Amino acid sequence: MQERYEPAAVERAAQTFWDEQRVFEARESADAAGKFYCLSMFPYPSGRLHMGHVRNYTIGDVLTRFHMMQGKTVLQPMGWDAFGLPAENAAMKNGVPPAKWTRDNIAYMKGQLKQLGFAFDWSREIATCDPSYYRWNQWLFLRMLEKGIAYRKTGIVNWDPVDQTVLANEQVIDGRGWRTGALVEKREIPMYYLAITKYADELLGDLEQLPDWPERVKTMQANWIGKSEGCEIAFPYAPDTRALMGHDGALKVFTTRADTLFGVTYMAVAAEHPLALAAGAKNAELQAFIDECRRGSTMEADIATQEKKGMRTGFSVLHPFTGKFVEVWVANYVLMGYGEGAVMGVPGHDARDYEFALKNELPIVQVIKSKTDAFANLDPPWQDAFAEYGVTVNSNEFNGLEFQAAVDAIAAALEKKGLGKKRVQWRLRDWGISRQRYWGCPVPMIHCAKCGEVPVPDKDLPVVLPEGLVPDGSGNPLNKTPSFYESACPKCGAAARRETDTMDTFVDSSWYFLRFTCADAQTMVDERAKYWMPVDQYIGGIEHAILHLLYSRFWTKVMRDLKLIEVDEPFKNLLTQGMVLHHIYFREPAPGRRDYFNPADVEVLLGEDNQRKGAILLTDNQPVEWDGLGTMSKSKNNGVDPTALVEQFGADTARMFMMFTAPPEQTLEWSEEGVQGSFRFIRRLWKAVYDQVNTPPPADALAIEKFDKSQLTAAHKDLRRIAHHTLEKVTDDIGRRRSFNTAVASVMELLNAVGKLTDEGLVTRVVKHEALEIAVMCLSPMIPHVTHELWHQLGHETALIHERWWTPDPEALVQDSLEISVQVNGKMRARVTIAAEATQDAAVAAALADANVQKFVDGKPIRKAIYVKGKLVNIVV
RNA sequence: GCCCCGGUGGCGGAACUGGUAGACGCAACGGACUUAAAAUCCGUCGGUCGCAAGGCCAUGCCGGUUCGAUUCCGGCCCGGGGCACCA
Repeated sequence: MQERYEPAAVERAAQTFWDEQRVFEARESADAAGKFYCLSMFPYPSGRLHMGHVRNYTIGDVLTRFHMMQGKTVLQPMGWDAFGLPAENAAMKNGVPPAKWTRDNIAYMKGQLKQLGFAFDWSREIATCDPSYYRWNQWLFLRMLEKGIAYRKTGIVNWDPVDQTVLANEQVIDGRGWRTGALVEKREIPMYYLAITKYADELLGDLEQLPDWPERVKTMQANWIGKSEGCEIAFPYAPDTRALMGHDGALKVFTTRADTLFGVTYMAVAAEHPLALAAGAKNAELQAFIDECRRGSTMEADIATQEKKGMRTGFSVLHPFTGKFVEVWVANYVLMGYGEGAVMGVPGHDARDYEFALKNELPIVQVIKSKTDAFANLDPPWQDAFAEYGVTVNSNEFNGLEFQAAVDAIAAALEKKGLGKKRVQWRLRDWGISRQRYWGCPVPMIHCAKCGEVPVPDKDLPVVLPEGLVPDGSGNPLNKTPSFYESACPKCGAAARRETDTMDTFVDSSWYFLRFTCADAQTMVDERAKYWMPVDQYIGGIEHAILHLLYSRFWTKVMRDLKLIEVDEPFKNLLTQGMVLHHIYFREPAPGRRDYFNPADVEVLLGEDNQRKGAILLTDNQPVEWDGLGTMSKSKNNGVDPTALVEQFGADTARMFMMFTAPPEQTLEWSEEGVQGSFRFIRRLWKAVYDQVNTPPPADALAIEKFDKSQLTAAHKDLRRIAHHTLEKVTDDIGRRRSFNTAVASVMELLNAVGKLTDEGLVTRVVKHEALEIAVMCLSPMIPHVTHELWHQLGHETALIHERWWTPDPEALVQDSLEISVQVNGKMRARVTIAAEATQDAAVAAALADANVQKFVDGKPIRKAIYVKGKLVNIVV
């Protein structure tokens, strides 16, 4: 064995072995110890791997290798989320077609993944931009159309009036188009939608079937779906409104607070509401306000933070009970997409309505009083709305009722009048999948002047996206490509126009995990999906906690209802990994302009107290500003290239750093010193094995079964106990807790313990050998290359990846006595050693025998003594 | 604005079900080895008082529950993720 650890050679040899033996090609098999489908979110092929990918895929790889060694058949596939906006942006910048840019990136990034030694089954690789994949997007879309799940309606998009193009939210900066700087407008266009709301109830209810999902993700999903039980209430048009609208209608609202109905002092509708539009047509000033509301972005965050503005329409509706006139306003905080696009304004009992009423000098009426009288009287000037539940007042026949009783009574009375009823409102909206973009999956529809919208027949699938086009920023190039859009109506044969919108890329990623189970199937999926599904472990960024996961769950349920698969939920266990952060350094050469410097080129200056004092740029020794920690990004120039890292330290060091530095769910701060520390540790491990096998007697003559346990000294027993305890802990940390950082830490402790046993007796060498084998095995999921080599060096013929994971020797774990802590009145006062089997009385007696404990008991009577077995005694005096 | 999460030494973190706060690592400091440097090895390392034994303070802030709170509850401050066309 060579004394020096050289990662490049070790990693090449291990990777060659895995490749040649096809170790990671998954085989469906009935006789294994079960199956394990381990999936990491597939990457967008942006050009190069970033550290977030390395972290994500290392976590998946650790679990994959661990479960393989448990004797399961394991599937860990990899592919490419290959459609999307960045390819079009790159095309505009470089003049290269998105297809070429994307495929080049895939080739490069695949090389990077291989370099990191991930146990992927590359025989199942898929790219969503391949027609063999996306044809099934189209096929399933047609099935959804048949079932009424896919349908067409208008939706609002960001419109750049200069480039004459639809903008993504990302392309809207401060309400202006990113390229033109023009004020963005909202525009209504026809789009295809998927009726995810039909599954709202099930998507919410089935969260309970997911005990192995993080609670926070389930909470976020539940809030996103947003089930509200409330009332629909109709406010009949007053005569003027009736004349305006031309019929005897009513303004409908949805509210969860029907108990506050008598506190309504105004109504507010969205700018896109029919009543607003009709009123605006007769009033130039109002029309100008509506136009203003329709400028700006469509993003909810922008809408919610903008100044709340409103204007009178001049029209009124009638209160369903009192018949009083209520003025209708147009307000920019009312969303057309939620509920009815209209709300009743109750300033006394809603914070937002309160703010609006103050600003517009609208009356505020109290109709709820606090049960505890804390807010009994809301005489003006009020400090705030009283938004809590209470008892109705000033509500005619409904006075004196608590929340639920008031809602029940009011809803019943409304229903009798035909002016409302109880109903459930979901926050969740149907999923608009149409994108006015080129680099995506074509929507398989044809528009015929005579027959209307006609689905492309199954036999004509896939509708293939022409790959040579280069977008120029002014709309979808498919609209300028007659060979694509010129078509014939499948029904009547007349000339017709093919749909040029493509699908949201979330469609592609909503079922890729199913295709991985049978990547070469001639149908969308085949029976292999039944073998592998559900995914046993899904790993990805917390930023996907809502949309991607919700869409995938929805898509899975649709496919289940089409009898294509059998599972209700796609992902059994979910791990949401944190982001990778690094320091941000910049200079501001001119106001508003910032030049960012890579942390690798910056030196941090420490003060005498070891605190960071400042930083300088190494090239000119001049100070740079520190902007804290942020996610690694191109724009902040704080990324670290995985390939450079692997070349310098090896893949194992990169993986080790990722696993040891932070728990997987938390953010991870990059640290050059931390990387070096990881490298140092691997080198120490290498050296320990080297010393073991290069000191006579030769290591391969030692077999753990042969040694005589009666020869073990206390020190030997201690090391064996530590070794087997480490094995037990690592098994639990990886298998159950997914706490990789503590697993690594415990192996470090084991290695420290091995180093402390310095005598060269035969028994010591045998015990150390076993301890090193355990250390190597425990680390192998994290640092597979070096452990592959060290396992052989420790005398094993079988490759480590083919070894069955060991179970701890119960005999080694036995402990005769243990140290417990002693508290007096909850304060730590001493530590005493007791027999492992000691009773409470014995433990308390041992505690009281301690001098320091006596000092604090000080002769006072003992009121109570608490013994927590094997841990502590608390004496209460 | 709304939803979710987090805050522990100089730093990353540990403490798993309410039971020894600071495992493990990084940085720093002291020492050994070396012509020297690097590497390696040994030691110290939350604050404070004390010669020591040991005491007191300390897990963002304020309050509560408990024999006992980093952990549970209420209120606040700060940081991060998501908000439907970035993926």
